[in-house]
Amino acid sequence: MSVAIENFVKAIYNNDKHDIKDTKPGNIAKQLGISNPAATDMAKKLAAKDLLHYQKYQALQLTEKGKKMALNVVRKHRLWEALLFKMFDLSLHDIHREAELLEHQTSDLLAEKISEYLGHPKFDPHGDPIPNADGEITTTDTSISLSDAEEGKTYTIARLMSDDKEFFEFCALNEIKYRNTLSIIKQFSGNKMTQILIGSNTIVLNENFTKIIYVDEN
Amino acid sequence: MSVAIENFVKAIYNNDKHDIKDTKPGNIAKQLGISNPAATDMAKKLAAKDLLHYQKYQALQLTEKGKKMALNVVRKHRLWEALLFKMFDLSLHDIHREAELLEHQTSDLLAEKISEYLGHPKFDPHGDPIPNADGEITTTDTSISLSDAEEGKTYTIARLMSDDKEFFEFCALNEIKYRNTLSIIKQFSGNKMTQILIGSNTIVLNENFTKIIYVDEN
DNA sequence: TAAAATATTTAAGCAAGCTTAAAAATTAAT
DNA sequence: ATTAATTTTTAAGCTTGCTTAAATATTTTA
Repeated sequence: MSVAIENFVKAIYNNDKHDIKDTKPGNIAKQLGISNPAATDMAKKLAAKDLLHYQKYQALQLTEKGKKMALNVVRKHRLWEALLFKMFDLSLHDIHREAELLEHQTSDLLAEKISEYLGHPKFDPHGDPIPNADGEITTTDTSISLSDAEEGKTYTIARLMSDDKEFFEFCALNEIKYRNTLSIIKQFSGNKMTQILIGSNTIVLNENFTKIIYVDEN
Repeated sequence: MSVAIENFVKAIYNNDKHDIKDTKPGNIAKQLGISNPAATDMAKKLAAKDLLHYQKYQALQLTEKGKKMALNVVRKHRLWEALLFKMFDLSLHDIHREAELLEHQTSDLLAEKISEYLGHPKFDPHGDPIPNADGEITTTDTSISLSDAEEGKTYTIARLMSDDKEFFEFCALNEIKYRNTLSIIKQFSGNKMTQILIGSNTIVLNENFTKIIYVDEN
């Protein structure tokens, strides 16, 4: 299957995972940086290949086959992230960008070798779960978004759900890193802002960031 | 630049290196598994991009720019081979196949990181030289083909110039491996066949194989 | 609930990278 | 040195994955 197809099913899959319920062509198009008609066209093609269900004006839904393909690509992406992170001194954003390309050119055999080499890791450096070779995610995610965390409690960073360069630069400068610990000092005005203590620093984060940082209570 | 373009310039470059002087479109087409007209078309396009010189019915010649592009791709290919060979238990043929895909999706930055990690190796697992980041090959190749080796002398395997699966399977079964040592027992009838001693085994090779195994005198 | 705004779909078209069939040039062979 | 065989090129056409413009449906909002 082509890179375009793999990216299309992956985009639908990721949409689901981000609690974004809108998987209509237009939204997928926006994520992929293509036009709406291109997305509609592709949706029809993929429906014919039994990768998704398409009905005019309705949200797109992956079939089992489509979901499996998405998970296979996601697996390769996250394995590459884990490998590159371990081996090289590269920013999380750089690693993401490289993985975005390599994921489509990786045989199942090589993916398995990478997984083996890393000791079959369950999470990538963003805290995202790595599907196994059968496309199953065997871990359960109990993490909550920072915006829902409670004042006074201490948490461990579980996931950094982003691929934005500036976000990761900010993280790198502020010890915001998968598996680091932080405490909630204060939640401001309907949780639109959150004051945290991380390392020896106090930071006030706004919703843009608290919505994509996921944590587990200690 | 596209994968098709990178593969095209690489094919011309490799042709030269194999002492195959015929770089007319038809021969490149054969290597790439595309039709003659497709190769002619591409040659014209690349001439317009100043990657090669094209004159009707003449051999194709890379420009400096084209050569640089080819060497950049070759560098990435060979770095991937070196990395995969070091890290994973995969056959030389498998490694070649993976590198063939990954080479086109690798940033210069990542290539440099791989090179650094490996200690800036000068050769890949086939004994092929790895160009540096500027596209220069700083090693000199003194190796000769096994078919030109002399009876009674001892040699070290310097290059295995092939990407054929069966050849590498044969190599794996017979200790024919980059940097291993062998002696020439006998050259038969105009060097069409060569009898060697490698490890504790005596093997008679025919021209198909002796032409692609390169050795340095000990 | 009807008009306005927005999103989706249809339609037409383009570039890249291929194909096959036929014409033209080169190369090989007698 | 001609003829025959082979290659290269031209020409026409196909698929994939995109585009923009216009038509149609849906959603929002007043």
